[in-house]
Formats: sequence, structure tokens, C-alpha cells
Amino acid sequence: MDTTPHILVVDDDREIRDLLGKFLDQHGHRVTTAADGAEMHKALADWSIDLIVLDLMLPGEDGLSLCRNLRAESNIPVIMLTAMGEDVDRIVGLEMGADDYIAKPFNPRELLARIKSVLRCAKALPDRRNTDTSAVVRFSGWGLDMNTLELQSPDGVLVPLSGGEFDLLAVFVSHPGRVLSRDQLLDLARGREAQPFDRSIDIQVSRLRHKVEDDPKEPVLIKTVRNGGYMFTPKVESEGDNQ
Amino acid sequence: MDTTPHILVVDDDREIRDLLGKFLDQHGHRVTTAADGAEMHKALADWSIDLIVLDLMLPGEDGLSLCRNLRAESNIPVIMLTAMGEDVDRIVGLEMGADDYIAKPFNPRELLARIKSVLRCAKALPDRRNTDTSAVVRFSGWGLDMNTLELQSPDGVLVPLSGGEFDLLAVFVSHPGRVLSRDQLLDLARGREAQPFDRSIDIQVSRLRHKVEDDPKEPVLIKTVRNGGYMFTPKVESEGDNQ
DNA sequence: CCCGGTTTGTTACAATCCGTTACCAAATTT
DNA sequence: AAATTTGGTAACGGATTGTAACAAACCGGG
Repeated sequence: MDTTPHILVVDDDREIRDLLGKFLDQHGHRVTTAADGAEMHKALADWSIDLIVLDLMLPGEDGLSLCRNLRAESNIPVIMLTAMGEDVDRIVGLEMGADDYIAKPFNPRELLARIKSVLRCAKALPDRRNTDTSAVVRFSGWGLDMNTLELQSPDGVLVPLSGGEFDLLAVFVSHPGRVLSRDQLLDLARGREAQPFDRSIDIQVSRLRHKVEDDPKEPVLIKTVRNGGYMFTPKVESEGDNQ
Repeated sequence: MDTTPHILVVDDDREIRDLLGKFLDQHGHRVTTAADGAEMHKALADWSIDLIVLDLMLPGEDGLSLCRNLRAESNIPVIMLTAMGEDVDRIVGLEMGADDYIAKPFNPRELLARIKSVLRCAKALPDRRNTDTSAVVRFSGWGLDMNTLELQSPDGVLVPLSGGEFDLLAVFVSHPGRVLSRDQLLDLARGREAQPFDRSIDIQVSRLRHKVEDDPKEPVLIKTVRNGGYMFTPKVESEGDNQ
């Protein structure tokens, strides 16, 4: 089962984005690119990113402050790109929490080596991406407890979920009202990439529907979007601790 | 049964971390690395560390103050690394409670020798890691007394636990809401490393469930995370001494 | 030192999970 | 309407986990 790391490249220069994307892709990584902070945040919401390659100089919000914000809410490793090899930049970058630093123009192989190294280190530390904030999430009468991994039906009955089913449902409730492609679902719920004729998400959705839908043949909560993926339709509210 | 010492290397310089990690690994130690104080504490929470190699100069909180804090709450031996062979540093370092001291650039073999020496000395001293006064820990009605090693059920009945079962449960209650890999559990509860097809944690968890879970087939307290390990889900509060 | 009980790890097998394949139905296109 | 594409799910099987049963290690008397 391939579980190649997913790398997000953030750079305003399209040429560098494409080049880096192609290069990293050839070397067995999944790659998503973003041109600025807004696109970066969208990509972070849409995918399960393992590492960010972040240009220091960006239009709009600066790479440094993006990095600081990232650090405030997650521990996704960051490698900073900067135009000149000024040590000042290096120091500031590392202080902002970047895990490594590389100066343009750079040798792609060197970047690859640093990515490998940072990923190896990051794996040693546990993922604390979504620190235990809110506890139980409600949607159309159902309650999903993110701490105890339990699902409660509207009648108050505990419905046993397998680990994979819970993961998938957790992805749905945290992206309500959005069409999620099979690719995204696989990435967000399993952290892996789709293979050519991958139907595993369909199966898992089917199994989940049988546990969650009144009439699995006529799904109300998890709609299928032809040629698009699936969409979780109910309104979701998180109770527990507020904020 | 191997019980090789687990060494934590704390240094902000990735190169040194990697180098030291590889070197110590080749010489039969388990190694975890951390770049700063935050990562250090995370590693201390996640593993059962036998010795810390700590750089004096760190971004954020300084190595010296980290060392002092460490001393306040545990007696894990510390070897200080410092950039220059300044005697001032040496004196201050030892005053802060470091067990030994070595100046960069250093000969790895010398570090190895000092590690061996410090570990040999430390084994003589009793482990004071968790000797805090706090006595009984409560979770979903149960009470676990860390002093008398007794477990009380919600009905107030004393449930006999074997030593190993207590150790494992103690690890769980001190890491609630986190997925712990079999590796981590083995390290934290037994201080040893997993062998290729080691199932001992599984059976110990199974035995613990039979004593602690209402329905061992449908565990509520200790959830299994497929391909991940186990997670202790209930909220834990320690009564006894506060804080 | 030996002997029973206790604890812990190993082996072996059963249960479960989840991805793949296959086939059918529904939707869409031609 | 036929052909094609897309999605649903039954059924199979490899991998992971649960646990019974056995064996080894440990322990505290005699």
C-alpha cells in the first residue's frame, strides 16, 4: 500500500511551482501547489499535507508570517525557500519555526535530500495536528465523539464503527457541504493516493451508509456526486468546548 | 530480551542530530531526536528515555534552563554539549545538574564512552522519575492508586492487578487520548524494544481489558487503532495532590 | 534446593477489517 | 434503444488483531 508523502509547494513563481512539482512527482511524492497564502490554506483544508515547501517572498502575506501562523496551529514540517543565501534569513526562518532552509538557486537533489531528512525526523514525533479541541460533533440528531471515537444514533444507541469508518466519517463531518473527490477522501482519511481502479472509498462509503443512513439505497447524509465524489450534506455543529 | 538504553539527543542543528543519531544507533542504542525544548518534552512524554544529550545553545528556551527544569522533576541523566570549551559553561552546566559535559567539536567515541559511564552510574541510583506525591488517578469511575498499586472499580471493589498490568495501565492513564504504538507501549511499560513478531502487548492489553472493561469484546476505555496501536479514551483526573 | 503458584511471553488459530475483483444497476452518451 | 460510463455492493482473501492454551520465568516458602 503506497503512502507516499504529500508535499505542498508554496511559491508565487509558476515556473518554480511547475518545475518543483514535476521533479518531486518523478521522485515518488504527491505534490500540490499554491501561489499564495490563501491557496495554501485551501490546500491544507483539502488535503492531508505531510510537508510544506514555502517561499519566503510571497505576494500578500509574507512567507515568514505564514510560517509562524502554521506553527501556531499545527506541526506540519516546513522547509523555507529564499532568494538569497543571507544568513539573516536563515536565522529568522528557523526562529519562525521552519524545520530547514534552502537558498535559491538550489540543486533539486539537495531539496529532495532535505525533504527526506525532515520527513524522517518528523515521523519520530507524533502527529498533533489537531490538538484535542472539541469533543462531540452533532449532525441531524447523530453525535460523533472525536475523543472516544464513538457514534451515537438519534435514539441514543451507540453504533459500533470500525476504525476506517470512523476516519471517513470524521473527514465528512469536518468538510460538510463540500464535494470531496475520492482522491481527497482517500488522502484525508487514509493518507494515501488513489491507484488506477481504486474503489476502496466507494466500498467504505457504502459500508458507512449502511450504518448511518435510514435507507442506504436513498442516501440523505452522504450524497454521491456523479463524476465528482461524495458530499456530506447535513449541517454540523460542534458542541463540547466552544471554539 | 534486549533492553538497550534509549537516548534523547536535543540539538537545534539537524546535521548534528542526524549524525549523532546514526552513530549511537550503530552502537546499539535506541535514539530519538528533538530540535528544541518543546520537542524534547514531547519525546519525554512519548518514550521512556534513559539519558539526554543536551545542547547548551538552543533556540527558544535555553539548554541550561531546560536542564534545570529537568532536574526539578526527574533524575534522568544529562550530558551537556557546548559549542566552545569555555570553562565557564562547564561550571555552570554542572551546577545546573548535568551529569557530564563535552565540548564541540567532539570525538563521537568520547561521547559514547561518557554515555556508557553515566548510564552505569545512573543505574545505581533509583529512578525518581515519577515519585511525585500524587496518589490516586480517576477515570470513568475507576480509581488507580499509584502508590499502593491498587485499582478500585466504580463499585468500590478492589480489582487485583499483576505488576505488568499495573505498569501498562499506568502508561495508559498518563497518556490519555493519544494513540500509542505497540513500540511506545513496550518502551514505556517494560523499557524494552519490540521484536519482529512481538505480540506481548496485545495479550497484555487483552488481559487488562478483561479486568477493566464492561464488555471486553466491545472495549470503551482502551480502543484499538488498526495499524496504529491502542488509545486510552476516558478523561483522566488526578486527585491527591493538585497540580 | 525443590515445589507449587503466579506472572509473562509464545504459538496457534479464530475473528475482524478492509481492499480487490466482479458483476449488476443507474445514469449518460451516442 | 444500444452502448458506454459510473457507482453500489456481494464475495473473496490478505493482513491485522483477539485470545485460548501452553511454556518458560519468576518467587516465596519450606
